[in-house]
Amino acid sequence: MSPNARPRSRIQQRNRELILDAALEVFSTHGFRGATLDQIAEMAGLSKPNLLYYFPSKEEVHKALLTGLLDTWLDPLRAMDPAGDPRVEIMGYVRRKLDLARDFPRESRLFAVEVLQGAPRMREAIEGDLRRLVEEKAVVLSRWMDGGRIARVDPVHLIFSIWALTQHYADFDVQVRAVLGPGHDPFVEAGRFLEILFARLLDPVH
Amino acid sequence: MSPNARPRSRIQQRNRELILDAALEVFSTHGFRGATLDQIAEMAGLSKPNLLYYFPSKEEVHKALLTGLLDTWLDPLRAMDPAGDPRVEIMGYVRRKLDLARDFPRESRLFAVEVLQGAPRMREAIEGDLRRLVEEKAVVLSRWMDGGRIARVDPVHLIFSIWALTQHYADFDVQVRAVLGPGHDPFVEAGRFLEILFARLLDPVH
DNA sequence: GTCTATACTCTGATAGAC
DNA sequence: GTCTATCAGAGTATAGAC
Repeated sequence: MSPNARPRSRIQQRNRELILDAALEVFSTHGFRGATLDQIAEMAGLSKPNLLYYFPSKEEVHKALLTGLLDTWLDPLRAMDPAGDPRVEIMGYVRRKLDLARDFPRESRLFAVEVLQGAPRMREAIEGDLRRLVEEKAVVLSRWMDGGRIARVDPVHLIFSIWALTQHYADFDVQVRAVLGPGHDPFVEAGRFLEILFARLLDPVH
Repeated sequence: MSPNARPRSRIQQRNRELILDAALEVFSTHGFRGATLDQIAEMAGLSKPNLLYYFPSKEEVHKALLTGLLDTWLDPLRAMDPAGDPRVEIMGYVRRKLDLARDFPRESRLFAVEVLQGAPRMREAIEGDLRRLVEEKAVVLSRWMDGGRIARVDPVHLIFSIWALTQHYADFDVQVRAVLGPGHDPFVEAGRFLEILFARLLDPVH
């Protein structure tokens, strides 16, 4: 039975997970071309031919990682409820995105590396699903602004700012920690800071 | 005469520049390991051995690019004047950083890729110069806050937020443009948005 | 200073024994 | 399913002619 067909044995399931976990580590730090199967195989505790028994090529391992990544990444935005309280919904989105950056930094970096390199393997998804979702949510934000429930500001750039500020703590983790020094929890401090930032930015008084 | 010793002939100077320009392009999109000398040489219009006549190794080409990069990157922060008007100084810093992201996106990405990969070739500089400068400017910001001239907020995370928001437009350029669609100038819009964001965040009324 | 030729290593992928 | 052995190609770097 091919390892790509379901159902898989327990050992196959386990090995696939080991490989994808190792691949996530390597691809997210070295990019596609900089990653090597040797490194992935060693980290997964398998031989290189064995790795290639589970995935037919390097490309396929990478593709398996990217599949679903964008969905995971967009779920927090999707969850923003048009019927909810604007500031609660937006702060909830910021919170969920920051938690994602804290709990899945490798996924965050994988995404960042991919986009940084011009998104050769994600362009479609970015120009399709991502763009549509942002447009949809921008309409929601605009309506909230029209109703005077939050301050007026460019809704798309508001979303960009949430992405930028939360990703920064995952992607530039090394720099953040180097500057803060020991005895700091970057994500706790970021949570407090971003709460203040977006509260002031969106205060309807403006 | 070694090509690394000054003075260099006009042709040497020109070739070094061609190489560094090509290398910037390649290293900034593929990272150190993903970049190849073949690609750099071809883009520079030189043969590979000729490239290696000017730089003894791939490592040295990369090092030549990183040298000075951090300085360029920190200059806008350095220029923030403790004796100036707080909001003018901070907005000036945001402006300069955004201009840098717009005019030197490859340098921005090179820096981002390096940090993303754990800063293996910049750790020292980040833990040294970068950290010291941030600490120094954080004191300046704190003093402004103590004097009630800008609203109180964590000064170090304020600096992080400026980095995150300005870099985002360079590093995630592909994504930003894909979402905005044609007919938008990301950097013009970002300038307007960030002006509002930081004005509200730092409004002393808070 | 620049090229051709080449040494040597690494990398992705396959063959075939077990 | 996993391993050893191995291949072809790409990669960094050097030697030496001109």
